[in-house]
Amino acid sequence: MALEQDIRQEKFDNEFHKTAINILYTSSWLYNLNALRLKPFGITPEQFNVLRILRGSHPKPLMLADITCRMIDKNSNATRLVEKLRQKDFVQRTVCEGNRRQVDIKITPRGLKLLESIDKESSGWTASLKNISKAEAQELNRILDKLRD
Amino acid sequence: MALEQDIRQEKFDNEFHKTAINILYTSSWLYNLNALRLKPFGITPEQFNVLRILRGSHPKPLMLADITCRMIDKNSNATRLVEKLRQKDFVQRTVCEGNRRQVDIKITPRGLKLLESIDKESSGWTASLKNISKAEAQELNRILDKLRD
DNA sequence: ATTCAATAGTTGTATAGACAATAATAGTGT
DNA sequence: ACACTATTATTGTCTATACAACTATTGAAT
Repeated sequence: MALEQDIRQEKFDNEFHKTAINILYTSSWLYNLNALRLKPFGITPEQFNVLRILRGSHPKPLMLADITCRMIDKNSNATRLVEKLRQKDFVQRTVCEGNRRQVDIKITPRGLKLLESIDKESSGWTASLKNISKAEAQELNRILDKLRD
Repeated sequence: MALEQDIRQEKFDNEFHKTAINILYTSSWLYNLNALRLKPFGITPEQFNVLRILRGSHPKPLMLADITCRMIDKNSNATRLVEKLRQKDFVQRTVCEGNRRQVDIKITPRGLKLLESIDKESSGWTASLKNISKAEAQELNRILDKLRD
């Protein structure tokens, strides 16, 4: 019912069509929640994602291609996202000595501190999803993975 | 398994965190498939969505606010999407006589013909989702709706 | 050594999302 | 009639996605 009301559409071509719309709509809903909670910290969901990726490999740096392949949206432009983060001093860029084509990117102490305070002061998405049970979350994950197979 | 490999991330904070990422990632995957199939027709998924909304109410026109509230992404800018469609002669804009603040938007015969040929010549998203059963699609829809409650 | 292909990243341009400011029109109350 | 408010749409600016063209560097083959 929710979806039909949210986009004022009573009928779909079939159950699969509805599923497609439902995923896109729910994704947009989730994204907006996330953007809202991150806004006080002066960071976008995409930038946050890059920072988390860099924290994941810290203290080892990553090159741009590494970041890209870990990103949720592969078509995004890591160069420009990283540049935004560098301007705010959340990451550091160094041309790699061993291979001067590649750029080593590391999260800075300031970047780590930012993530820490976001973890502490914000309940995160998890809170937004607690409306479903853990079993339902697992089922959702299973079906979504199967979908893309 | 799929998700962990696709974004090279072995661990998530918890099942709900994984669910959030999974929805965003699957949405991006779906969006790209849809963009790809629409590209030969010279139209984007967002423009396609607006056209379908207009066909839904045809021959009755809609005003911009009507389109916005039916759109998957409410933050999008209907004015500019409609203008793109008008330039291609897929929709028609007329200032409403009864209330000169609002603009009546109608799909043109050319717009209807475009949708028809897309329906005919393209298998649509439905095909991309047929990897799951109808029961699974229903379950997915149920959980997603509950999620956003 | 020179050429050629592969790798890594940057840049340009079009489209769209986020959000605030503004303009135009209509309706309401006095 | 006048001021005030609400409605409807447009515009500006920043961020991000989509995709192709381009630069620089490295590695491989002859």
